[in-house]
Amino acid sequence: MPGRTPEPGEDPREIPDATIVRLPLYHRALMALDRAGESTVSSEQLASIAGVNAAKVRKDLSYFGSFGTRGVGYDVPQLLSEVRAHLGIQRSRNCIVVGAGHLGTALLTFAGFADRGFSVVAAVDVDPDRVGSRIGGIEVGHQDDLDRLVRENDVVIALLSTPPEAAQQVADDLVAAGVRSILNFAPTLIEAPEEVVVRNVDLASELEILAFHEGRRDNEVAPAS
Amino acid sequence: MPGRTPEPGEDPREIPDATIVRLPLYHRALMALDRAGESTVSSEQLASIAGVNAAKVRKDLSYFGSFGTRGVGYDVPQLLSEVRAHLGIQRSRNCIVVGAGHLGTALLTFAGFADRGFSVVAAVDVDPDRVGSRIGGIEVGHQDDLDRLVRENDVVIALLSTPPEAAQQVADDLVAAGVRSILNFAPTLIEAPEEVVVRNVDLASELEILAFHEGRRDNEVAPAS
DNA sequence: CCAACTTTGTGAATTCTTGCACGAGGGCGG
DNA sequence: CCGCCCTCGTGCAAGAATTCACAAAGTTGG
Repeated sequence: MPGRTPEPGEDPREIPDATIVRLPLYHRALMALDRAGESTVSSEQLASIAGVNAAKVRKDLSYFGSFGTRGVGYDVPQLLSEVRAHLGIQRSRNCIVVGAGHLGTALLTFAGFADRGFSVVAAVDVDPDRVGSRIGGIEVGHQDDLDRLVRENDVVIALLSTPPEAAQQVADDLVAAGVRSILNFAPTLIEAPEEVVVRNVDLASELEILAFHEGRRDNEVAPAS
Repeated sequence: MPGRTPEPGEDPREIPDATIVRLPLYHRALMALDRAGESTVSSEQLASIAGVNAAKVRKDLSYFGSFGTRGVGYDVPQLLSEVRAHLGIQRSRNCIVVGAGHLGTALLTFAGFADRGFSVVAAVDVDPDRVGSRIGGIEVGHQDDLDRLVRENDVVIALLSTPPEAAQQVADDLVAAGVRSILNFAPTLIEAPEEVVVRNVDLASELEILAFHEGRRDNEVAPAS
């Protein structure tokens, strides 16, 4: 979906999109194993922790070389570091939260980002009641300071949690400020230049997908008259 | 991923997974068109609003029959109703929020669910400070009342926003109470019987996927020593 | 040092998804 | 009423992703 440029000789080993979305699962699983003091893990174990199957794990990991030892499995710290390297999170990446409503607040106070290689360093909003307040240790700036905050803090990723009406304008501002990746929580399509990667998280859409499966169980789908 | 039972003659028209995840996009787009008073829409227009291509739109919609008129396009209200029917949200579905932290609060106050066919009717937490408070018009109950709240309110979908350590236990309780779909925000795998559909939204994972693409631009990936 | 055992890495087969390209059908202007 | 034009619906081919299944490679116990 994020139109990869299909350069002919781009990289020795081209990692498929489907694999990329699974890397975070492996990352999570490996962190848990490492914390538990496990020094090696087999593809079978890793698969069961990540919730996928073993063949897929091996194929996925094979895209960045051979790191397993046959008969034993993978070295946990080494594989962890390898996965981190490929995810580009060896050093932490700075993020900004745009829109400090309830969702923005949740994002600002979410404890789980630091471990995973992200650091929320700034936030902005337009509401005067929110601007100036501190949420999760971050002072909420005004929307107008977005450009400055992005540049001063070396922000590369934005978490966009504004109402949908404001999303496109905010996205444009973010791109102009130099942000290169946007995680969009607003339930609307946002346009951005090709080199900016946008991912969408639409909570209502997720629920609808669940509802689809519910519907399948309830009954035969009753088509609209 | 939610292992569809591959029954031989299960249903007249089997809708592919890839299509299912796009239905919510069409739903969103059609609601916008309907609100704007558009009475018809072509696959081309719909595609551009939803952010996909026209051929895909036509193929996707064709899975539930022929509703377009050649030369004109699709009738917006009719198609909207058709999409709703297939998504199983003709009548609203009741949801419970489990874990009323910042994220749970965001979910409880999120305005966008009602339109899309969902109604959050209950919430629970374990923290005595939160139990009894009202958030977004819902009174937060105690975790121990989960079973009762689910049954009394005819809840079929749960939004799981507890810390990861508690997630599996909560999921078990939800399943025991009769919940059939879980949207899991906790960054951990949760196990559930096959007939219960679980979808995962891991915010850190989403960021990691963005970081992957960042990394690709920064430089050549530097493999771990 | 050898044999038995374990687990990786990967070709090949299969299944799923996408996208093209075009025929079929329906509206609309003349 | 006829012919042109537009857009759907879909067969087919190309491309991805998944899964299988097995040889290769390393470990461990005797």
